[in-house]
Amino acid sequence: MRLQINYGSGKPVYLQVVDQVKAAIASGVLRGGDALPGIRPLAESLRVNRNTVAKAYTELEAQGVIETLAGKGCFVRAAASPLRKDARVRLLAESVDEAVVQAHHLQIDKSEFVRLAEDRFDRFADQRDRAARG
Amino acid sequence: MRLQINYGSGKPVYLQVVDQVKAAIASGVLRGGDALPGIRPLAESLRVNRNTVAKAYTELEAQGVIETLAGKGCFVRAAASPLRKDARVRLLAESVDEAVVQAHHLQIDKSEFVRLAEDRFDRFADQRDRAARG
Amino acid sequence: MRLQINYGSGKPVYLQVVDQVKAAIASGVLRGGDALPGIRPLAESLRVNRNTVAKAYTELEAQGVIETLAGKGCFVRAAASPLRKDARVRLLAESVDEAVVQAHHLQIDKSEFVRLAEDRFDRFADQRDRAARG
Amino acid sequence: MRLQINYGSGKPVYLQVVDQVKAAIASGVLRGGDALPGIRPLAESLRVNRNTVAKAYTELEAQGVIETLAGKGCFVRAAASPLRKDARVRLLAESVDEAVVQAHHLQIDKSEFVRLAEDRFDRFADQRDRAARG
DNA sequence: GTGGTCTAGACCACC
DNA sequence: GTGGTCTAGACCACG
Repeated sequence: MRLQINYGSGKPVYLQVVDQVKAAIASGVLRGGDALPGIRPLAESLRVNRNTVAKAYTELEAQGVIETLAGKGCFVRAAASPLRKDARVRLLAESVDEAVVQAHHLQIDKSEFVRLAEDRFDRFADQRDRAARG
Repeated sequence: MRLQINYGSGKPVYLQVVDQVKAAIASGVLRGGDALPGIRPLAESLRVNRNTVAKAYTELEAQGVIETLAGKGCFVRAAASPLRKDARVRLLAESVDEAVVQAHHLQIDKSEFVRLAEDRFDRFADQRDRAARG
Repeated sequence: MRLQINYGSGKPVYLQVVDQVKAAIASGVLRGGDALPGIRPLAESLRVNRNTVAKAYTELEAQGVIETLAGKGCFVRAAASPLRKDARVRLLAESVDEAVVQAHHLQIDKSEFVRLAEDRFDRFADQRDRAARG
Repeated sequence: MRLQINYGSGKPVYLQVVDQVKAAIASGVLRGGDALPGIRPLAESLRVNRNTVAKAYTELEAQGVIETLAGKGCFVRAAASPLRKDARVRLLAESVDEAVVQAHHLQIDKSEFVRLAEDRFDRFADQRDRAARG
């Protein structure tokens, strides 16, 4: 897993780690049961403080994405959101709405927007497939 | 335009204003050339400090969404991103990717994801149409 | 309100602040609606970092003892535990058990233990009365 | 003696062992001169690391609750605090004060507080009696 | 001015 | 070795 921190983007470093770990899971680089990089080694490679990585992992655990065993390490949970389907769709709709608003401001029409949604979804799915076979 | 501030959401008030103005434009409630509410009246109706609204408008101007005419007020710019199409698509792809990652963590499959993308886009488009005719 | 920090007691500073604020409320030095000392002034007088006091106040708010209004200050809540009576008694029993265990190790018999319980309760109640009249 | 470790309570495991041993003595399960379980068997039955149990015993010895005879094992000391009575009462008063403060925040009045103090003391005394006769 | 967040260093608990 | 906590400095959001 290759994380890339963008200092000076305004986005907190720990949130960048959170999002990239979630993206790594969505793209199959990390799968259920896999161990995440240790806090100290990762902090060293990213050139940030140990606590910054620890905060990211704490947030990921709070979101139910990983589970941590003190003294053992942190592991990707075999995903299973405890929410009901309609609640999950509602959450996703908020995320999609943000993209829709941006599409309008970037003057992208519906056909192109939907095509982009399909393309990007496929891109992640393909990576997962490749990782599963690899 | 009806803005709704959610205290206790963690999200800064001025950013809530920014996002809701952008959403209002995307949904046709505000169109190119329209005047935004004055800073003082809006601050009063939202029960927030004038500085907070001023900061939101400053941010919107920095993003090229509105323009301020000293002594006249703030107006929605006749949208026209100065970026080339491929750059605009690339920006939107980042936003779509976030939704795709969340879809995976919320266990939403491709067909449902694409359907949601269409639905939400239509929802905004319909509102624009209605506003244009209204 | 006079807070006294005991460095080198092993007990975290922020917890000492939490307990002393709660004791101040129990003894009537602080009453419902009263404003707590501001974070920065208190930190200065205790010679600790601002964040240490902030953490104590955060914990007090989590316990429902105070409520904080950003930009305004922190205030003592008009106490009202949301728990049912039996739950409250159970919580208190744990605290009492600790005292009972220590009583045995300090070779204090029942009559003296109960007398101490009455005396210390009266002591706090008297202080509350004096503060209410004062 | 039956110890129960509560992972996820935030309280360090070794301190849970310390407190439960002291409670076992207060409740008569362990009496002066009794041998404590060996470090290795206890660690195995609790499923914790031997170092953790060793640390708990070291702490108990530092508090004067038990004594270690190299090669023989650990034994409960025939309790006899070396402190003068007023010093012992002062120590206990601190513990009682904590309970009093909590009683106020839990809205428990004096009569109930004193009743609880008697009840919990009796509970431990009864257990001691039963253990002595058993 | 208020409280809140992010990053960090030092230290602790546990395996 | 692992993760977790406490304290701290600098900066941000808000009134």
